[in-house]
Amino acid sequence: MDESTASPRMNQYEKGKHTPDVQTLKLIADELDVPLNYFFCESESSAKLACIIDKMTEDEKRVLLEHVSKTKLDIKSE
Amino acid sequence: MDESTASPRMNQYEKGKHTPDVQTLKLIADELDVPLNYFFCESESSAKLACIIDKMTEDEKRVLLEHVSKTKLDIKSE
DNA sequence: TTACTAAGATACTCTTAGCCA
DNA sequence: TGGCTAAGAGTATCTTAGTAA
Repeated sequence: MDESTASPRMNQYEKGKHTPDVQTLKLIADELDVPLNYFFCESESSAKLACIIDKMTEDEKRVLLEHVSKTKLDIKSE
Repeated sequence: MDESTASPRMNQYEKGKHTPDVQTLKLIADELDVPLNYFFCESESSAKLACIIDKMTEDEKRVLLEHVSKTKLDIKSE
């Protein structure tokens, strides 16, 4: 992002005057070291999970996916 | 979304001519029964996890968060 | 009918300039 | 200085009208 315009733009986003497009959000996400989907999580816990998942390897994510799928089934069968 | 304009708009999104804003994406997400952040996940496994997490209760998410936090620590300590 | 596209109308953001604390 | 805002310039999407399959 061009530094000469970053300040007004960030202010406009924060104050709700304008909304950044996805490309801009990606720059901000990278800067904050969070995944892009972090901004679209609807709960604090989902957002935290998104951050952790983002840092996982594909293998770790696959294992977790199996784990939560089983958990879901267990809950349903109870 | 207004039905009279939905068809051209969806086509323009699919063909990459235009990109929908977040408000529109939310409507599409609700229609597809996926969370909004689904569209911004950078891997298939993250996207699947996002869907499952979205359907969890706050308690379930909290438990999962503790679980993955521990897992992370275990991996680091190994 | 359904899928798709062009192009003008419309509405948005970005940049500049500048104010306020 | 740093935070913030107004307003025009610039650029995007939305709607209409219409073509193709």
